[in-house]
Amino acid sequence: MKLLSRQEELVLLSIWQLKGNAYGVTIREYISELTGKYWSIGAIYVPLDRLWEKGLVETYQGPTEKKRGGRSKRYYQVTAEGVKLLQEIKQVQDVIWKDFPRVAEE
Amino acid sequence: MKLLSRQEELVLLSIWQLKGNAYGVTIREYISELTGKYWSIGAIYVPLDRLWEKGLVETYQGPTEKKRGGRSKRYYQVTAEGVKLLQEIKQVQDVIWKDFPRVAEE
DNA sequence: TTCGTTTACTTCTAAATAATAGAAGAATAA
DNA sequence: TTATTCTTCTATTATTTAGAAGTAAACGAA
Repeated sequence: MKLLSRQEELVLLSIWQLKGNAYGVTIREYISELTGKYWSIGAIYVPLDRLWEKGLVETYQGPTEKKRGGRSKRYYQVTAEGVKLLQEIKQVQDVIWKDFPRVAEE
Repeated sequence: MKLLSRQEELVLLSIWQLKGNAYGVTIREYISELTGKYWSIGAIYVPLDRLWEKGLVETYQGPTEKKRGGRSKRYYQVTAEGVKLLQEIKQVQDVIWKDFPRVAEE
């Protein structure tokens, strides 16, 4: 089995979670919010390219929008192969994290 | 928050799972079995060193054993700081993997 | 009883791969 | 022109990966 790198996994799952609204900026926002830390632009786009090269995501150019800065966006979605790999990874995650204690509630 | 790299996370969690029996060889075996793939020696020991440098694991030299190849082993265990970080990471994992579908049963 | 061999384990390091930062570029409207 | 939103590009640093070399024990043949 081929595992993904830390960033590839985070980006790929974010695309899945964002459904039809996954493009560079929203992916970056989503991951920032989730982790509460700063992520550079490159920290998103570089692994994104690699996911595409590996056939785990597909991409299409969105329409331009009639508003300021309304440049067309490059949307991403997870391919069937991507979903399959995520399922395999989830199985590993479930085992490795099994029994790990939750944070104590206040 | 500081996330761990892919290998650091896998090794740190393996040490936690192996309880008192975590040393280079058993960690490697555990991860191999879990993932079903080959891992080089360095793929374990290098991130292990880094976890120690970061204070996420502590280590002690085990006793020699009265059997062939019974050289003393370098055991590892997760520090309180390590457990705390894993708990934070688990919270991120729980959100990012939320709702992701299980593999269909045969 | 010693010395070469076997076994179990760790240390080290070079090369390949991935993460990170952010400047520059492109496409839109104001 | 300038402002806004978004992407492309690329250099630097960090991490992963492979496996040769090294260490420490017991075994076994002579």
